[in-house]
Amino acid sequence: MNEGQGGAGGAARPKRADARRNEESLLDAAAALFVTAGVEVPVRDIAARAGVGTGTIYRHFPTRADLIIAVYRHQVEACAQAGPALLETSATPHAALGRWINLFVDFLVTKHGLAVVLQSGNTDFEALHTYFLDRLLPVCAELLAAAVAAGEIRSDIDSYELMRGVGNLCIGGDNNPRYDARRLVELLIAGLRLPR
Amino acid sequence: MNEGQGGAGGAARPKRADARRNEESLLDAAAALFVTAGVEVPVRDIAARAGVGTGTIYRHFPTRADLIIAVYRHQVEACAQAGPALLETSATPHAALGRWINLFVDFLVTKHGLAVVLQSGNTDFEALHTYFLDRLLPVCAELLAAAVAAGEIRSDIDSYELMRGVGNLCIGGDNNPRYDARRLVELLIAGLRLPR
DNA sequence: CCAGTAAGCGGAGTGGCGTTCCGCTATGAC
DNA sequence: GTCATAGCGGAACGCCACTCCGCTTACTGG
Repeated sequence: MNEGQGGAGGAARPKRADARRNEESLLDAAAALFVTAGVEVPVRDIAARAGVGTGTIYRHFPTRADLIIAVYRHQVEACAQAGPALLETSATPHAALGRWINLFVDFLVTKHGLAVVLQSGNTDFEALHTYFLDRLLPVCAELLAAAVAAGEIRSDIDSYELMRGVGNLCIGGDNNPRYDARRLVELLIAGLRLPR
Repeated sequence: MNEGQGGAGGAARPKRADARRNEESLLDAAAALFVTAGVEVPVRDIAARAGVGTGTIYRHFPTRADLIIAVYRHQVEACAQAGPALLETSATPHAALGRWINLFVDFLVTKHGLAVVLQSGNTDFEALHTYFLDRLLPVCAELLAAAVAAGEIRSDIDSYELMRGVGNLCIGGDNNPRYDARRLVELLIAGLRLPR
């Protein structure tokens, strides 16, 4: 991880100091604006707040997806790592699944507009979609498999489908007192339980 | 229904023949393009296919929401009217609810991009959102209430929340063999059932 | 400390899209 | 046939993402 100088082949030079500084500024600016104006805030605004030109933002983050990934990487990573831990510390696999999904939902609903952009099938954000899937799908699959193995839930549900469904339910949850994504996700997870 | 000449007050003149013709063409063009290119197809394209200028489209349908509503009004109406009928012909209220939700889901998933636009909290589409809610929420509420009264489902779920949840689950269901909105909605509805 | 070099910068420019506006045209009344 | 006007079309404008290239600035070797 953290190539820094480009590990493969060993050739590449370290990045120039101003370049590193700008990248940092851009991440800070983006993080701040994502909170107040949502992840679809105009590129110009991000560049302006970071005190750089619009060209610079594209050099560091070719697509908006790249920028979003960079901003949220730590949190996604943390969520992914929480999976196995929850499986060990929870009473049952189904409980662990529920708690892990809650983490994911908490993350999504607090990121203004992220859920929309993550799910729309929008090709511009394919990289974002892929990143989330690569990182979180295996974790979800593991929890799901454990719950199935324990005989707690039905076995005909796919982890991809579940993640997409949960993501979708998180859309539009901010600033709407009448819509509580958490409650609906709970319902969905409850629906997984084997009928008896 | 069908004002035609503007019933209230009785004053207004009938619309000119070319205006009626253009409105018709626009509806046809929009309906066709919505299928192939989604409901967010560029306004210019719709105008072009209808053989009119872009100004004309705005005169007949001031916002995109108005156009979408006009295109799908019949189908939404039919869905709304199916509610009470299902309640009578189904074995239980919960079954009726499930079948009605299925109708709604079938409608949404076959309309490329409609679910996205319906839910995003996007202010441009407020009229669309409102229309769907006005028309379908009472129906949903009735079915929900009947199922609660019959003691089949939990009573802490709001019809608004349910409709939004179902709508959200329908996002991105087209052209994706790995994501079946119907199955997830089924799960959600199953989650409504009282545990026992 | 001083060139020389190229990595990196910025913002003007391009193109797509929604939306408005207004001079012109076709319609329907008389 | 004439006229008032509802209605038309598309040029024009503003907003935004994204590209491109002349200029600036950080690092390198002497």
